[in-house]
Amino acid sequence: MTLKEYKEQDIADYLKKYGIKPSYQRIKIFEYLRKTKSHPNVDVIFKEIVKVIPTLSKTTVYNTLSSFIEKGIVAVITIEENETRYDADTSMHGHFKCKSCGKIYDFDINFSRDDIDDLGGFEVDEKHLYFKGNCKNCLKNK
Amino acid sequence: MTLKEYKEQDIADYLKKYGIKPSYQRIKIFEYLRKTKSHPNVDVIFKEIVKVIPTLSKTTVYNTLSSFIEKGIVAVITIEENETRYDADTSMHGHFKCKSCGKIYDFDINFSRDDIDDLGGFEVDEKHLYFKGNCKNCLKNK
DNA sequence: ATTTAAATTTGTAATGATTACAATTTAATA
DNA sequence: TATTAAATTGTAATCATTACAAATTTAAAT
Repeated sequence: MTLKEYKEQDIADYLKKYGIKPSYQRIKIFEYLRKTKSHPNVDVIFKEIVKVIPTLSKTTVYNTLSSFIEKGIVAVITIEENETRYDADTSMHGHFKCKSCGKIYDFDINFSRDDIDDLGGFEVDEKHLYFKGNCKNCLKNK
Repeated sequence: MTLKEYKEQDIADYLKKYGIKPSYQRIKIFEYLRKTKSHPNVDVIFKEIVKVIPTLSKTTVYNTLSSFIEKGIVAVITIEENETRYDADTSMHGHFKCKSCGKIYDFDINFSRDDIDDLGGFEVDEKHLYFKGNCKNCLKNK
């Protein structure tokens, strides 16, 4: 058994654990989301996976992402209008989008403060935080 | 001079201050954004203002909002994909979107903590925070 | 006041991401 | 192997946004 197959088996098990039948397409899409850190959009995901699965349809990418989101193993990033991106890291973290190069960075946050948590009788399921500005690299190149 | 005209004059002055020529359309759109607290989308804004300006075009609403955003007197709210909303309150505050009724609430936040502010050489221009869940009203009605 | 130029508004068409849906293919079960 | 269900695919429809040119309004100049 090769190392590659071994990793795919891990992903298959992970998908099963969350009630998703691990088809080849689903494994490949999730694998890509896990290893990439660029928070890709549907088009980027499609263009990448279609190299491996030439018959892949963009509808499958949409369907697959929908089920991932529904099961809670992928998070949607909506920073810019008309630019939906996806993130396989569902742990609590913030996003920084560089207005110059467009890159999205992750950063750690801590939402433990009571004055943010206490919304007086509201039930909070998701917390999203994102900043916009200019990244280190772009500032350097000016 | 009526009270209504007086308020419109205030808005006209405000727009001028930010380098926007205060046309009737622009005044009405900004006035509506200022008084409403529901963070409306383009369609809602259009449907409301067209009652007063029957010749209004949706393109004008888009153009006007773009210039408001460019000048920094209106903020874009992108919580849901394909649901861009607008807010004339550009002061720092968070948004809570109820998954049940869809309503967006404002809440106060304080971003003074160093561990959130310090992104190590990154220049932060905008900070956005939003939560999702179920609001007080919807929880009560269950 | 009239003319000219610039800015704004308007309407229609184009774009592009997402969704709907039916047909095809694949996988699971008997 | 035959049957059924699930997943994938491709095409068409939808819907928000943008592009763009024509019409209108406003401002400036004469």
